[in-house]
Amino acid sequence: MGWSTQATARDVAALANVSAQTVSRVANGAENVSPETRARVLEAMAKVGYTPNGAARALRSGRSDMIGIVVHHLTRTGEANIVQAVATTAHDRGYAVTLMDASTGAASDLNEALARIGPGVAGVVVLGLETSDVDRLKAPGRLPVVVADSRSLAHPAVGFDQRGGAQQAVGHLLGLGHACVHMLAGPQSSLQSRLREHAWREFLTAAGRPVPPVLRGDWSPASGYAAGQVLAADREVTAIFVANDEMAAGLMRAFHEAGRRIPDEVSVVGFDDVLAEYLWPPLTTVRQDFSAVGDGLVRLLLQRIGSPVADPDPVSTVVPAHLVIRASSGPPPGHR
Amino acid sequence: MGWSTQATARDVAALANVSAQTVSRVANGAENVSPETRARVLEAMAKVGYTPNGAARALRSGRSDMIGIVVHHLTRTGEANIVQAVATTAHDRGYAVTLMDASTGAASDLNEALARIGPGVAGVVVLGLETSDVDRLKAPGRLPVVVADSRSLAHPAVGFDQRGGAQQAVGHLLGLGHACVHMLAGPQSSLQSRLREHAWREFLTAAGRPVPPVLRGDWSPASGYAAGQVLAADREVTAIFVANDEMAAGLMRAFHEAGRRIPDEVSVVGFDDVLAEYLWPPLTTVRQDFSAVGDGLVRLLLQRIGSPVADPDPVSTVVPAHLVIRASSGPPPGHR
DNA sequence: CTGAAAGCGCTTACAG
DNA sequence: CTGAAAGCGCTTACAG
Repeated sequence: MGWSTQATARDVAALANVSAQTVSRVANGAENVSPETRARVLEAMAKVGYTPNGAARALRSGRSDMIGIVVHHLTRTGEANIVQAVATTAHDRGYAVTLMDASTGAASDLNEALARIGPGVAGVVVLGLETSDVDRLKAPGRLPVVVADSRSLAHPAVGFDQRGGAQQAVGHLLGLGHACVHMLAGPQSSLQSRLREHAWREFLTAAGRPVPPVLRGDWSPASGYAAGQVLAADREVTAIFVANDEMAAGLMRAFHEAGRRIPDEVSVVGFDDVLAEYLWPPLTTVRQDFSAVGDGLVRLLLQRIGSPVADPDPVSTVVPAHLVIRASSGPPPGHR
Repeated sequence: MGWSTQATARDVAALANVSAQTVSRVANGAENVSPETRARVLEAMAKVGYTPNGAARALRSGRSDMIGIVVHHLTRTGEANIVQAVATTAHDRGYAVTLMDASTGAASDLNEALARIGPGVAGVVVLGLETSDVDRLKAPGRLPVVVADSRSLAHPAVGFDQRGGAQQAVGHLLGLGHACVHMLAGPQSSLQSRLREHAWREFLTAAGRPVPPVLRGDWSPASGYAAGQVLAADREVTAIFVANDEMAAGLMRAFHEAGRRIPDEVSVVGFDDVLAEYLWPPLTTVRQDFSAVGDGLVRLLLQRIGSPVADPDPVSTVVPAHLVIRASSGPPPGHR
């Protein structure tokens, strides 16, 4: 019964009067076992509480039922959501999940994490690749790797439709009657931020509107607060698209302190929907379906594990984003 | 060089002109190897990029360099923080971390997760045990288990000083001059909530203050909003201690909508410090040091793994909480 | 300080 | 449909 005396395939074999590899066949769901034998083996397994020894299986077969996941900022709600979804989907398909954290999002740290986690796993999901050096990501040998929310030439990816999300945000604000939409972007090193900014610029230009100079933060509420102080002083500003919810929180705080009312005087739209419903006023924002990304990552990875030959044309998937309208956006002052 | 042709101890042995188990000794840091031999082996290891095969090692030695972590709500910031800290501390000590999620926080689901993760890991950290049935938690065999933030007779735990945190919150509000402090607690099934509530009641009683009827939510902002509508209608209320930040966010929203000003008319103090700095006004709250808990859990677990004999007197550790004062609390109206 | 032998529990060919 | 033999890459006694 004790932990130290786990039942082995031989024990089951002896009890069921078969050989060890018939036990193995049953454990692995092989076809070529007679129904009676199978039943007898299953019964014996249940009786002794048999669980195949994963180490032995991995050693002999060279296969692993473990996938690795490299994270950087598990603390960020988005990343935590993806990890949760990855774990759930992986477990449903019989895979265990090993977590490895990289100290920073830089390619060198992610590569170190990959090297540490690589041996023993069947493949790896990489999250938190914020920097633009996606293509400096190098997996040891032919270890299958998929990355979250980044474009990569070397590895398939599952990401959000940044462009569509930004278009919806800007379109919503223009539709409310705002003549112009300002933007608070994230750091230039972030691909996500650049994609959102590009879509914003593109959309305004296509609509024949002026494109005001962009402000930049570092994703933190403090940087949003600083930008908010600048924007609150400018009476021309009536609508702001902020590249994430955290900066939007800081920005709105600056507006509250300056006595400028949201949405009566200024409309604000965020991105992510991780904080938005808690803020005051509740923030209109672009929601990302994190669990769809986690799920897609596992599917993609397992497909790659199935055929470990390098795919000449890596599959990439895009998960749609959609706008959630709350109370922080409305028509401009004096409109209608 | 490829993944499929990982170098083995034999390759290293051949290159360094030693036997395989000398390689093993060097890989495991054994003392009884001459400096010259060690240097030669290390060089050979580096040359071929040797990484010991974990499966083989685990199979032969019966030991595992993997610890499991059972989570329930990775999405909650607190849990994500603890997981991150567990992973970091574990990796620093040479352990890999395997993640298993339980669908709910109920003991039965956690036990199922334990059974799945048990084989192959050296020990398990259990998080998210919110329900009161801690002692229905059953690990297979003699698998070492430690639990986060719960009292348990069966397993050692690392938790927060709920009592001290609640005392600081209530003491802060009384110290500002409030005659009474209302409370919005979490669900009764939560041990954490009960501890916070008990400390609040105890503190008010000791201070000779009236103890108003407690309100209860389910940790969600929606439940905080509902409670906030009730409390905002009561002009007697000048100070509220809320059992977590999310409910405090909802509660403050209800006060904003009712036109009651924070902190001028009503002071609010939360618990957790996961959301507080983003809220408006920035929330005074009790901060929990999640990474200290994660770190403590790993230390405790490794200690247990070292001596797997059941400890008759399980160690329990308490991590102090401290109040972070922000803008949501101040003196009562008409006080100074 | 170093090595030859055995075996952890499985699965993979190979026979029948 | 079933089984006897061999071996995955290590580490654990045991010798020297």
